[in-house]
Amino acid sequence: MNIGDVAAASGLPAKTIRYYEDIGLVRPARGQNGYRHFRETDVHKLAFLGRARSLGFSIEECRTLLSLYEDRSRASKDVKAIAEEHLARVERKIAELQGLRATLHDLVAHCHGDDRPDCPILDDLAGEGRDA
Amino acid sequence: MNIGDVAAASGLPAKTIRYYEDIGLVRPARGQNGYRHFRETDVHKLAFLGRARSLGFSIEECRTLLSLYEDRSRASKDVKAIAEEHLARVERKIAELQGLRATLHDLVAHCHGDDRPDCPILDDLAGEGRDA
DNA sequence: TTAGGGCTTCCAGTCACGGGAAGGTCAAGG
DNA sequence: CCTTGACCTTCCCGTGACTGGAAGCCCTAA
Repeated sequence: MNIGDVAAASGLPAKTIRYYEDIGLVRPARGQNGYRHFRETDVHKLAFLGRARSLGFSIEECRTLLSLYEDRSRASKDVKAIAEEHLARVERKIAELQGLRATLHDLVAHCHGDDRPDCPILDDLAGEGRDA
Repeated sequence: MNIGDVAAASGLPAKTIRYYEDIGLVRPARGQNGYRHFRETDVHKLAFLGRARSLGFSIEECRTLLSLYEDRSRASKDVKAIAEEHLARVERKIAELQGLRATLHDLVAHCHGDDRPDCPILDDLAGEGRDA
């Protein structure tokens, strides 16, 4: 399979697949014309990477997950540890964004949003009524 | 005030302040020795930017907010529109992350996490039992 | 033979800075 | 007067994970 076919099959853009080769995540063979030639295992790997990336794992985590995936003697706890760490990161991010949401919601709620210049949002950003 | 004092006063790193000058968010005066010289209004602006950035507004949004802040004839609805757009973005991101969290939570819950190689997390990433 | 699509590499840009080098400046102490 | 050390300056590279685009080769069909 050429890169275009693999892109269609895996859902990853050809650019991304080339990038993954650059950083050593996949090592497709090369034809005599210089074209990359992908086998089933390559396509499988790329689908794995696409799924892992869509779950928010970093490239380096994906690299580790892939190596664990290919290691028949791996321990599942090693995989679980990575997933738990990522889960914790996602939860921290959610909490952070929920704090932002609350603040933004308050600001928006208190701004009348008409043609007059008086604006509690700008007042807050300028530090008025908060700590200054 | 020199940049170090402003950094201490505003909470922004000196590097960030220089960057903000580079992209035209602040225009401090210069002393004869080439040092930046910040006035009260500059410090005020930087504090405004720091607060806006901490709320997750992009640099370009900050630029717009700052210009609205300095425009005595602004309409508060223009500010509110920016804040609402940002709020919507934050909410979309939260929803996305909550989806991720649910999936990751399930994966982690189903993995026994011991020394054996059998791992539902890797099985999922490889597409087994999901759609392949 | 030509037209088109697909493939290749390489370079630049994204966003909002941070790290670090090389060198000028300033205030205090000896 | 000189040195020391903290501060300031500019400049360039690196971050993460790609994306866009240019220049040019390859392959197939009409």
